[in-house]
Amino acid sequence: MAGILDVATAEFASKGLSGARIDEIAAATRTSKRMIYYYFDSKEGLYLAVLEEAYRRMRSIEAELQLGDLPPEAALRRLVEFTFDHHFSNQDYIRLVMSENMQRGEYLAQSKIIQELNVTAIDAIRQLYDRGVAEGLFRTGLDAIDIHASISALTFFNVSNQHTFGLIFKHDPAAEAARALRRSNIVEMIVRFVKR
Amino acid sequence: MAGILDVATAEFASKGLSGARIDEIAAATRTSKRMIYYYFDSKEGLYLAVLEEAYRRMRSIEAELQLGDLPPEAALRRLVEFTFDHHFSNQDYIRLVMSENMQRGEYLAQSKIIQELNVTAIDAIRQLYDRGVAEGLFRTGLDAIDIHASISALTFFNVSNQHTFGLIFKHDPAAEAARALRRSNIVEMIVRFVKR
DNA sequence: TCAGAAATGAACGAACCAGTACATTCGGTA
DNA sequence: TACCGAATGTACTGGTTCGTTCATTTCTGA
Repeated sequence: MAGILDVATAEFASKGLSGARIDEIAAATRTSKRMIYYYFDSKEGLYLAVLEEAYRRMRSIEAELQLGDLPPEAALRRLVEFTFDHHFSNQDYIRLVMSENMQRGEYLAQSKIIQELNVTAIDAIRQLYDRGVAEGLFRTGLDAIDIHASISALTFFNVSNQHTFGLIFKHDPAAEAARALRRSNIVEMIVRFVKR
Repeated sequence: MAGILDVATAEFASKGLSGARIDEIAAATRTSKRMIYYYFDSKEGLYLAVLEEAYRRMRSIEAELQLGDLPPEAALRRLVEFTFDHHFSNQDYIRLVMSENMQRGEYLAQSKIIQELNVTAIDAIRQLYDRGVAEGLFRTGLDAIDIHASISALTFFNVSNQHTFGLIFKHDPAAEAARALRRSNIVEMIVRFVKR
């Protein structure tokens, strides 16, 4: 059953909800289509399970960051770098989120998980930001949600729009260098926005 | 035939390539499915035509900006504001680009139009940036492509990920205010990144 | 050991959907 | 008018795809 979820994750991430084929998922599993319906009832049910699992995984990884141990600016840099790297190495997750936005979020609306995830991420930023303000390093009046939105936007887009943006980063050294540059520019942009 | 393209644009933007239904497009047109195949050969042909038309429209609107008439910082602000507003009021275009990224850009790869569009946008930024550097306002060593990437990312994401980000901006006054704030923060972020 | 529940396999059905066959009409041109 | 290609309508087809049916096996706990 975990096997089904893994295969389905890859399939839905690759082709979206309407593009995915239950028969193909079944064929790639050690079990049969019958089992998919036995456990998940419907294509939508499977899609929702995949989505929730992806979010759950994301949250648990994100929780590993120990930002409280670092001074504010270093913590902010670490958060952005982590997010950039994480999005890059979890493109299935990115594509699932893209797909869900194409569905106008109707499936995620059925579960409470996203809100929780966003709240967690935003709380981490808020604490870090408040510390920075208290130390006189960061300017006042900023909103943690807004900072989170900017970090997400810059790092997410880098993966999500790679094809239409001509940024197809293969794994050759040149592309690797370009990505490293983009990464440090994004960090710089966020830090400059927050510092006074 | 222009009618077919309009209807198809809405349908593909709404449901993506695999989610769209030729029969539904035909039903919403004054003509018939037979005509769609007569003019566009296949579902993919129609999708490609829709995509190219959307990009063409985008480029022609973008060309209207007369950034050369403004001092560098004002020009940069205007460019970002324009992009933000344009993306917000052309959500079909955003969704088509999202859809195309889900297809890994395989259809846009067949036409030269995107590259041209990106080149145009990047040239505008380069000119503006060079002027700013010459005047001692902007710091040196930045890449126009990178600035373009940041502007696109921040403005695109705001629309593309509205559903999973909980930023569903209905047209009530509160959401309107939040959007205005987000807009000015994005402008601020770009400007701070570029200025010395 | 045995009853009932959980899990599974193979094949099928019914709807759906891209694309087509065939027949017909329209519009311009010689 | 006679002709020809462009344009159009209707009905169909062949393949696909979600979901189900029915029969069977495997597990679990008393």
